[in-house]
Amino acid sequence: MVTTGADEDRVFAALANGTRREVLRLLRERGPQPVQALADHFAMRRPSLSEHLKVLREAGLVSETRSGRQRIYQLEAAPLAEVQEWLHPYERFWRDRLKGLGELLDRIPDDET
Amino acid sequence: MVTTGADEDRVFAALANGTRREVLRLLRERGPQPVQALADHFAMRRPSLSEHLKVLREAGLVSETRSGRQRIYQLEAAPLAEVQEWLHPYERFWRDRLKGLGELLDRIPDDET
DNA sequence: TTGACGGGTAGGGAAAACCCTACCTATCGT
DNA sequence: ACGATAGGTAGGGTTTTCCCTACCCGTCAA
Repeated sequence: MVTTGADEDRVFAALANGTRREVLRLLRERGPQPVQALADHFAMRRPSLSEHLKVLREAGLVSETRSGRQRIYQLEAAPLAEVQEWLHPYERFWRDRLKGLGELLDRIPDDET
Repeated sequence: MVTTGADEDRVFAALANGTRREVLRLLRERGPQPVQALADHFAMRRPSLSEHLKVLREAGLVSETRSGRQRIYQLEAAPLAEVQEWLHPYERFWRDRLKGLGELLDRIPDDET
């Protein structure tokens, strides 16, 4: 199994918010960081960011490691791989978009699950 | 330009709903369809589905063509290509996950935009 | 032309999302 | 032991989402 509906839903819902996507970008570009370092990049109070981190955690997109009184957050990209898999069956609809081939395919229903 | 922030936001927001993802799947598997054919697959009144179609339209994920009194909805996958591009910089975080290489990369911040 | 059919819009209610200010717990330094 | 620091949780307000019923307009068939 690739993704249960509920997991898939949590991941897409987590990605629906710009702040949370920005958190993922920061973790990707700068590596694991404590909460305060992340919070410094947003015009938002720390508790609000804390809840965004909770959403990301519950979607499996970040993990936390305790180090003293700090919580180091780290990117967990596995759920994004599932998003990519979700995208796969759509790929041919934006590739082969030349010479009307795309429109042709659109008009011939396929039969994958 | 690949995606303005607002467009990106609309696409991710559109994908955050399971009904809307299901609509995309139906259009992909069965080709363009009128509203009623789509509505038959959901336990929801047609006006509600109509609003989901509006969200998808405003995200550029579907287009409508009028044919008599029917509106034929069609998948428009281009915005999904932008989602795939958004995913690209994360790929190395779920590939090369062998022998601790992933953890190493996580700890060495990179410097792409 | 008069229904009937396809489908969008209006208005409203319940729930969820998102932000805030307090507050609480745990760890560190002195 | 005590204050300061890191960060999560509680409670609340505002906005958005998602569903509903009612209603409207355009097209087709009799």
